[in-house]
Amino acid sequence: MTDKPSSPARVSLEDVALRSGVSTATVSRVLNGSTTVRQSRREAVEKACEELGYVINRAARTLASRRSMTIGAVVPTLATETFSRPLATFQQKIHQSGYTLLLANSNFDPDTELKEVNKLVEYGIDALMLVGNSHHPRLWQRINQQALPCIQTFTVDRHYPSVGYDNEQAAGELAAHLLALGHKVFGVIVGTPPSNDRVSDRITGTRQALSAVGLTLDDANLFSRAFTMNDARQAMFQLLDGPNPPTAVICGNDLLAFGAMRAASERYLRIPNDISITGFNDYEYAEHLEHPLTTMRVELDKIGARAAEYLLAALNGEAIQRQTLLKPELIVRGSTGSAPRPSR
Amino acid sequence: MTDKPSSPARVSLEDVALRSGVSTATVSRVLNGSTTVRQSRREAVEKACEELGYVINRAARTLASRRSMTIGAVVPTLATETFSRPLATFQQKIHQSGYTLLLANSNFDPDTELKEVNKLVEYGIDALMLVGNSHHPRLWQRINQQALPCIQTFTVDRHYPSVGYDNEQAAGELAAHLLALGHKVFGVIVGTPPSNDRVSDRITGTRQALSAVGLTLDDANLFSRAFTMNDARQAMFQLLDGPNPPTAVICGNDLLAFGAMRAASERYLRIPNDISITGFNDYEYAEHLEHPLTTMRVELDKIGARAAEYLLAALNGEAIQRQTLLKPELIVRGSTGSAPRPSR
DNA sequence: GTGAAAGCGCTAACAA
DNA sequence: TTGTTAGCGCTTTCAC
Repeated sequence: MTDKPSSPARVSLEDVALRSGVSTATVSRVLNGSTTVRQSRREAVEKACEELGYVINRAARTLASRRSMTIGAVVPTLATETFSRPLATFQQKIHQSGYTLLLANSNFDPDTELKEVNKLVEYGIDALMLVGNSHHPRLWQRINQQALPCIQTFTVDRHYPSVGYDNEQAAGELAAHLLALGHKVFGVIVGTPPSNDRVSDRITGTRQALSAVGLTLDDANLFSRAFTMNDARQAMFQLLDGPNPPTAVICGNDLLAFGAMRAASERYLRIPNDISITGFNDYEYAEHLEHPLTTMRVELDKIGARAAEYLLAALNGEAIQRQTLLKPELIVRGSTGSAPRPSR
Repeated sequence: MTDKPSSPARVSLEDVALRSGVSTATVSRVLNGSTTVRQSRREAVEKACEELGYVINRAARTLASRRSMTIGAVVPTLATETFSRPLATFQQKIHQSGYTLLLANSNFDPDTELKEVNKLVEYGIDALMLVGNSHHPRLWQRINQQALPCIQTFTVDRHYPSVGYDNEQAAGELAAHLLALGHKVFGVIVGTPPSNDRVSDRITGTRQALSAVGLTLDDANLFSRAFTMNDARQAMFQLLDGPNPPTAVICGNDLLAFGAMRAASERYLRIPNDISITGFNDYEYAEHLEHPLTTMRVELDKIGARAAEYLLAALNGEAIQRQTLLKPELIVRGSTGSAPRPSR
């Protein structure tokens, strides 16, 4: 309809130069903290910036300098501590080195992940953080084409830089704990498609531990689309109503375990007398639940810190170890106990 | 040390033009979905893009078009559903209109908030979402200087666009519920400095409800720096050990209420017989806690949706209502009950 | 130390 | 329908 109410033409670097009586080159030098500018001029420039309310235009800077000073990260979701916590650390670390975080979600979908990475590349990110090692086939192609420093988190990968732990081994430890308690029938509730590398590794680890003692995991006892607490609760009901109700249920994270425990309680099952349930990650509330949760403690902050460390080193051309292996710790609490007598 | 291993000069729009035998203008038209390009040329351009692995340079586009197609948001933290949930909706909505979210955290600090907003402006955001209405004095100055469409969330504000609810009234309702149950001594555990507008409104609301019946809130019973579950737990211990132990404790959100309940249980207090505890927001797990939580349900998704709606309309120059008032709903569950007899 | 000037890769008149 | 061309606001040689 009408014209914008005289939006006062945005202040540019040239305006600052004019006002402070120096060249644009000198203003640029001051802005970038060059030490070769005479004190008096520096102050004049700073004064002019202040008076004019100057805000640098990063698009122009990025275009001219061919560095954006941003780092991209694509995580499945922020709706869980699993990713929000390491990301907070990551963000803080890169911030200290003057970088800004550009964040995107994949929703556990490789196609979406690829799209988001492409977008981040469009924005000119200088480096990239990913989760897991199972991506769209064209993802690494793009990253390599752009010669983009990149690290994968929550995984170990022989080919590409990574920081994480061995999901297979972690799952094995958890299964071993339950097997030692005499459990024979297992259930699994996880929150990502089995195509997901971390989850499939965990399932493999569980299966291996079982088969080592002559047991198997019934496919009917494997639920893999539970994201919320309530999803897990419903999955648990299905397990309990299924053909082969388990006495031990392994959940993908502590929130899912919380939901599973609720379902068990609603069915008047006693924890851990009638049923044992395990989580993963050791969220803050895990020890405070009605039935304190047996879980694997993962150093979430360290994942974020190490990822940042690696990328910053890579950006500076410093040599740094490409793979970092963390070791989760089994925390045994009240949600697991001896298998019930095979009464009925 | 050594040169970068021949990073293959980034493919530019000009490369695409050369390869497909058209001008850069035509390539740009194709990229921007102009309908005035002959089909054959369009296809040639698309083919060339594909073959060359072309990725647009958004810095250049932003500089030339003077629109970044990004929208900024500054929230206190992502570590709580309170902000991560509306943000997810917000993100989704603006995405549908072709905008990208640029996200920043303020950590509840106005200075940090101002810094982050400045940075977002540097990135050339086309619009901005904020939380609350108590900001650094220079914040609105900057926003207005840039003529930036902006909306405040979780608050109602007569002067600026906003979407939220009346914190004072919500707190009043909660207090009224507890007063009706006969409680006389109150405690408050919140997670933001009292300088915070939402929190101070809530405290005001609580105090008003109390004074209306001749009661007061003991300053010693007000804790305002509890962010994590454990913080709330410690705060609760202090309340219980303090000079004026409350029979009703009002918590800033459901997580804090969870922590407070734990502390009460650890002191062998029965909920709600010995002590009543309330939350805020009605997180998914609130009804599933050992003591199902009495809380205020807030339409978190709607906050994000409406914020997006407003900004998109503003960007299109459409007229749209500037203020939106939501109405939280009191959800009464098992964590609150009649005040204990004044026995001891 | 400082300035002049040539781009960075794209969009948007304007002309054809 | 398409091409030419002049910037967008900054950084960065290269002289001085």
